[in-house]
Amino acid sequence: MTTPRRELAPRYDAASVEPAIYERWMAADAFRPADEAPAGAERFVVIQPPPNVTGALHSGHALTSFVEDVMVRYHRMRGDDTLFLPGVDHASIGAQFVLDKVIAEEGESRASLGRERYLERMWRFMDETRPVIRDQLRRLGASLDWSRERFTMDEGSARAVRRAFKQLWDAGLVYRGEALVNWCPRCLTTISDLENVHRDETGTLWTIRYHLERDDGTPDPDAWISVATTRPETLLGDTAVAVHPEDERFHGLVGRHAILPFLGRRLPIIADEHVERTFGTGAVKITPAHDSEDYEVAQRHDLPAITVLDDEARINEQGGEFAGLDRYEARERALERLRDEGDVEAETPHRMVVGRCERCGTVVEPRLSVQWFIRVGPLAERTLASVRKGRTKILPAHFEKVYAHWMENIHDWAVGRQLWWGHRIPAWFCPDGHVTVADAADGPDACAECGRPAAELRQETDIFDTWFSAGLWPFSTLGWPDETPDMARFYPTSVMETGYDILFFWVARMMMLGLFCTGVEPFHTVYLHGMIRAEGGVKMSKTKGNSVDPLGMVEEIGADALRFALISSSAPGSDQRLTQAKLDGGRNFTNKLWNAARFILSSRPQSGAASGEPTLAVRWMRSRLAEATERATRQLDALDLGGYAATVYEVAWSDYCDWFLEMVKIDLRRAAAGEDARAASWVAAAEVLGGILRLLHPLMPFVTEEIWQALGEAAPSATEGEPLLVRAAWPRASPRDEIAEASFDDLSALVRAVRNLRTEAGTPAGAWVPLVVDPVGPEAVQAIESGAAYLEGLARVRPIEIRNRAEPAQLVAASPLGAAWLGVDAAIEASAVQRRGARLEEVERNIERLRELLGTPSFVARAPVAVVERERERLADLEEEHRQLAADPT
RNA sequence: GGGCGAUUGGCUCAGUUGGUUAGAGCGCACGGUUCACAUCCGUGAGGUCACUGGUUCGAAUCCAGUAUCGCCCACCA
Repeated sequence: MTTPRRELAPRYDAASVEPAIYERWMAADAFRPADEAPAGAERFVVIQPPPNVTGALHSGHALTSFVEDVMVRYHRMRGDDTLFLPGVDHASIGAQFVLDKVIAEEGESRASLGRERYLERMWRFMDETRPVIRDQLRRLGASLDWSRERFTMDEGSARAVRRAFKQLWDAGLVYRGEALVNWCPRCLTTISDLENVHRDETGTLWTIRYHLERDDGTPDPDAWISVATTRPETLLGDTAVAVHPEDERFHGLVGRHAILPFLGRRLPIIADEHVERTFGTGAVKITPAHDSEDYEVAQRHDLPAITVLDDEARINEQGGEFAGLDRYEARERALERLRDEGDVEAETPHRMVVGRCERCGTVVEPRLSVQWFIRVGPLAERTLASVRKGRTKILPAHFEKVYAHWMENIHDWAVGRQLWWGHRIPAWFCPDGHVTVADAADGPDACAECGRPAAELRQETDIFDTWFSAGLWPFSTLGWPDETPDMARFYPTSVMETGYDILFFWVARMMMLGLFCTGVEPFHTVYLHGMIRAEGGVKMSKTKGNSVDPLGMVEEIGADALRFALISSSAPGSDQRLTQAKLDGGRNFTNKLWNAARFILSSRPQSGAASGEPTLAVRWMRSRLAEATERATRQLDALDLGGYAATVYEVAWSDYCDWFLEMVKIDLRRAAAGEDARAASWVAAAEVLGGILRLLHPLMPFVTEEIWQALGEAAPSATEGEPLLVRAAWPRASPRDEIAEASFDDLSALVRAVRNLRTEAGTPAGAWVPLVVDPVGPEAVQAIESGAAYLEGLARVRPIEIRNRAEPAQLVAASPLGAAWLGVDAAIEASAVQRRGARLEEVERNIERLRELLGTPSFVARAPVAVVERERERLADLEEEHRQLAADPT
């Protein structure tokens, strides 16, 4: 044996070590699946949810990539045919929002650049931001196959988009029609219902008089119908006034007309069920072009819809004297005029729901326009069946209900966006109004209906909603629509991991489009992680300044520490608070591991053939490792990552460091054992460390890899000659050693009892004190004798005397091996005696309770035998403890 | 207006298909220069599991209701 060449630095330096390790993994091509799937291997495929190309990663992204990476690394170690595919999303509206701000600083704007130059600028911007994200993901440790990196705006995605749309068109699931859509007057585009976020706000409810029409067609100054509205400016687009059919207050009015202020339009007074009699005045102004509810009323009553607002929400030429005014200016102006006329009856503060653009916060304007729609009904039904039949599982399961409810009430999807950055809709109009949808890269040859040549066709200028290309992500990334080898080998994928906040935005669309395009569910499991909140439970946001920058944390405490902090307190679907204490916990654990490894590497015996019977410490530790392996495996298979983190934390810190290493130190110093035995203990300790590193690797890849390499040089058997941990095999659980565990449990209980006594007696921590144990039986004598060295070292007692208690001992503690007391003449502290008395009382209470329970016929008769048996044993143990504590020593 | 989730020691959270003595980390108290680690070690205090009722031999766990908080969905102008 030789001394290890590599020594671990006194302190783990994440910032300098981690990038180098990632490089090593990349150099070894460790994240790329083998050219061919290993025979008989299971498949595990995760397509990374593509972060927005323009954004920096936040803690949500960090959590996503950690959760995925833990799963992926585990399956890779299992030998599964594993793929973890990276990519970014072009985020059309989001990217334009960001770029607009960037170019504004350069004195430019969308208008000043024009579509073509704007898009060029966008591509350049992408080139700047993409490497940032790539680098950040590497710093987080995400083991992505970079050779397969994709982008939702690359040519592969473009082809998939065209093909998918063409297929939907051919299947009759695409239509173009006029409808009221959500319009953002600032972003100048349609947005989806989901991007229109509703909030309670306090506005004003105005009651306004519409004068009734007299026989001569003029407004009657003395007769009116009062309507309540929160948006007076929209009255310019009114085409009716509605009341409830059974509202007798208005009986004489239905069928008559009111005269619209300012414009003098005749408004029929109609009866419609949707009017709430108790709200406002019971009469509603109907503005079909600017209110979705009114639009439906208009449909029922065949009323015209008059658009009075332009793209930027200014009053258009339909607005008479108000034309050109912003909607809010127009509101004020109209109200002023109405007040002058005495036609504003009331204005009261009013709680109402306001829809705002998720991106920019502008109040969304319902707007009548011609749009592309996807008929999602049939698609939604199929995905409902998938989830109901369990072909796709959603974690946590209660989101399946949420998903189903949404799917059952889904509206057709307006997929067109009036933006520039994105996939242009592959539809062409011919001068005769025919529409041709084509999936060829260079468009159709001719009009599909009349055969006019391509040169006469004009392509739609609208682009697709970002979520359309994102909806194709699980298979467009694998080569669809071509039948590529990757498509055959990796599709359908395994787990789709993302935040529950985009269940509808994204997951639902992947499900619908995946089933439609490929005929199968794109993944078998949807794992929804929760949101990360700041210390007080509030949402993290940059503006509040309470967000944790994951890359900053990585720089400070290392990716592993951050991974541990986030994963250990994550459960699917539930939010977590990221606190400094958790981050410290992660850092401390990394440090602990590092130091345990340093100890192993520095404590190697210089000689010895490593042979002989394993010591109790070794046997026990191996058994603990076996148990942890079995449990961690089960937890990872069940996607219980928090549980897995707890398991490995406990075995590494509590079992390995706190108990095992302390015992191994004793083994390594025990001269009597001989050199070979000492060497054997050390090798065993190194091997167990190797096992722990394997278990920990998916969670903390960097620090474990770094230790692994040093460990491999010092103890090849610990790494089985595998130079890279990332490639090592996931451990198989060996059988437990029940005997060793039981012996250890007895011994450690005695150690604890003695430590307890020492503290109570106020024995100086470093002092060696005599111990006397009154054994419970011959086996106990045996156990104490064989464990004497451990007992001495762990409890710092010497000498140890085993004999029956002959004299009164106040400072006595019970243990499975027998009553123990310290041979100290030191004054017995009153508190210690009190403590023992309290324990004694507790024991007596429990004995009484158990006797009663076991004396209850219904319990003995109806409870399972095992439960009854366990209670009997528990009672016996308590009785023994009672005997030890209370025994009269005469 | 519907729906969902949460409520466990000071804080953050675990708690497997109900099994009797509810765990962990942090914090706290006390003691520690034991040759891996003070980013550490040892010992300890601290909880009638939000409330009420029910089912059961047995409930933090299952059922019903109540309260508080949070989230999602929804067309009362």
